[in-house]
Amino acid sequence: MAATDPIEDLVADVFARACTSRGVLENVAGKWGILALAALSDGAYRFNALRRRVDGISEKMLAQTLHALERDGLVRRDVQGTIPPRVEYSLTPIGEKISFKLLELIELVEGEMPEVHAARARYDDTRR
Amino acid sequence: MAATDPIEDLVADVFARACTSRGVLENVAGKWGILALAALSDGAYRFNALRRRVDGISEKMLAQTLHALERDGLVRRDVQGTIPPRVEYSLTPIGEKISFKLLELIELVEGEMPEVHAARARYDDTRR
DNA sequence: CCGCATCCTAAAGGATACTG
DNA sequence: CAGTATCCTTTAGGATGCGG
Repeated sequence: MAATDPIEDLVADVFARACTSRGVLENVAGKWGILALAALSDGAYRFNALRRRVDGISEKMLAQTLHALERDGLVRRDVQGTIPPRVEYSLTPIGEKISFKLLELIELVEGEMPEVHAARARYDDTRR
Repeated sequence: MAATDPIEDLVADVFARACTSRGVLENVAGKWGILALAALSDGAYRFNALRRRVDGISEKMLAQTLHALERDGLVRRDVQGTIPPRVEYSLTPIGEKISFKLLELIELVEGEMPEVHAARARYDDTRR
């Protein structure tokens, strides 16, 4: 391992089992984290509005996802002590940076979907 | 939903439950997919070499991950019919594009790790 | 060396019901 | 409205053993 490439140096430790950034990546890029952060990129959401936006997520998973992201400092939780309660979720500056990168990833993947579908058809074809 | 923002248009459907790109995103950005693609960014790997590189992954999960990525057209599988068998995995052009974006994400997250750790300490502190 | 197949355990995730 | 708690089902994932 020469490690003269600057990008290599930064990325190297993520391959180590015990690397703590793996856990953050799972929160951020996992099934629900990526969608929650992407949704919050267009502004603050209340709990149930966010739940409607991220179609298919259960109440439990949304709460769990938001807690993890709040703990990591990517999402801010603002509670107005009114009745009925009003809780707003929004991105922190770090959350915004990561969310923006995730949007780029989503955009990239969506742009390649025709090729992906073609590849899948080819793959499924050759072994049927 | 006005949908006049160009980035919004591209991203919108990922929030729909039935969107097929969600599945691709899970393969790509999931716990193991992100590491496999990132590892392959520095060239072709044989199965067991890749397994050593992605520390902690089991044989089963690596095989499963590589199959999914191969089916999606992101990873190419080259078999040399020698004995013992020699199988090399490498990125397709689309795989390279996505891998590069993932490396940027990893780099970004790793750069924010000090802040993330601080946020976690604060969070855990206030509720103990 | 590559990599299925099987079995089994642990964790993710959904549905429902209930509280401030 | 914004959750928490519980139960239950499904899936992820590790270990092991065999075959090409």
